[in-house]
Amino acid sequence: MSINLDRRKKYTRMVLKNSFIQLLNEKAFSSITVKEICVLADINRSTFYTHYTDQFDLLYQIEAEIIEEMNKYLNECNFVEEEESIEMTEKLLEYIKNRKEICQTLLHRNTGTSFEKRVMDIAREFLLNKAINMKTTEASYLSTFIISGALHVIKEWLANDTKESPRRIAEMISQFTNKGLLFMN
Amino acid sequence: MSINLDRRKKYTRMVLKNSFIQLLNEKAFSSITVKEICVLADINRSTFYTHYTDQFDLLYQIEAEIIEEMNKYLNECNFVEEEESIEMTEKLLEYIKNRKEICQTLLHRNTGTSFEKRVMDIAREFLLNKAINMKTTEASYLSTFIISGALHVIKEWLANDTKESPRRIAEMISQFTNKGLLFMN
DNA sequence: GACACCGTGTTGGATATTCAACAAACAGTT
DNA sequence: AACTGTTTGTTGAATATCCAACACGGTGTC
Repeated sequence: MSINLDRRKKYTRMVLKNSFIQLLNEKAFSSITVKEICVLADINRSTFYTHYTDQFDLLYQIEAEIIEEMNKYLNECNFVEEEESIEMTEKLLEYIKNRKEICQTLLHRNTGTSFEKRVMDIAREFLLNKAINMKTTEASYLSTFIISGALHVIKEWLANDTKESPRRIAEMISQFTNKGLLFMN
Repeated sequence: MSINLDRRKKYTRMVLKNSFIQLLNEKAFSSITVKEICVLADINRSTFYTHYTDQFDLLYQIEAEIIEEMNKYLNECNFVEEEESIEMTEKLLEYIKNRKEICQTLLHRNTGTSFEKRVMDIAREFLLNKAINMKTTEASYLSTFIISGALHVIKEWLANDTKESPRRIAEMISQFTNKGLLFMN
């Protein structure tokens, strides 16, 4: 998205995205029509097609934007040491909290969305990259185990309206990671 | 405002009006520039001039719309008897409550705004027309006394975020009108 | 199968808005 | 008075969006 985008285009995309997200909160993706997106957004349907191919395209672009933003946000940190893992987790959670509505919507969808996978990839890259040697099969499964667990913790956190602080959740995830059930003792 | 107004025009006018009202809440009318209205509204300045002549025109149109809506709202009631005064007052207060933000802004301005006078005219017409014989000088002063008092009650009510119900305020105004200080006994 | 309705993808012309630029007026500073 | 910065009112060309319409496909009803 160019920095010099005409403000009309910006507005149009914004309202189409927001309307689509609102509808996603109310009904299944497969039952959402281009027409109702445009009615809700108060945008002419032909204009929709100058920006997006269809609902899949719209969804994909929304997801891509969030992923790009997330990456950017996380790349703004210059962490150096291994104990930075908890800080990175916190940072990721801050981002998610800031965009909690769209993140909840996208992570909550009941299809095998690529968004969930993309978030897991980011988490894997930023949170575990320096903590686990990825060269063994076990390590690969372990990282999947950990990231999947973390993701579902995040989903629950979102469902609880991000009541706990990002730091608190980051600490919990870190301890679950390091101690597993030993954490309960 | 035609029923078939192009949606782009509708949007443009809406954001210009809302931005102007927001600025009115923050600073004096005389210090508000066309430029900052447009910046806040994210609308090109030349577009402002296709809709409005200047800030005065914008203000005037906003006021005219509110007055027209108010009249319409009040004309939807078919009251028949003299005791309907209290119902009309309530109705007017309902309208004001529904549009409390803009009403408070416009009534709160520290210039001799025509809006205040126009609201007083409406109040005079709907609330007192059947209750006071307007043919004497004293009656004219009396109605001015009553309407002015009522209007300042309304302003105070708005400043208290319309905490009391329109009915409660309507009853109070009615009793102040009918009994003056006897109400305190 | 015929019909009605709905959403879709597309088209062409009209319209509203954008943008950059200009000249002028205004206000503040030296 | 000269200079600087800001806002204003305006202009013309480009652009984005609007609107109505069309043909088509899909669905449901009789």
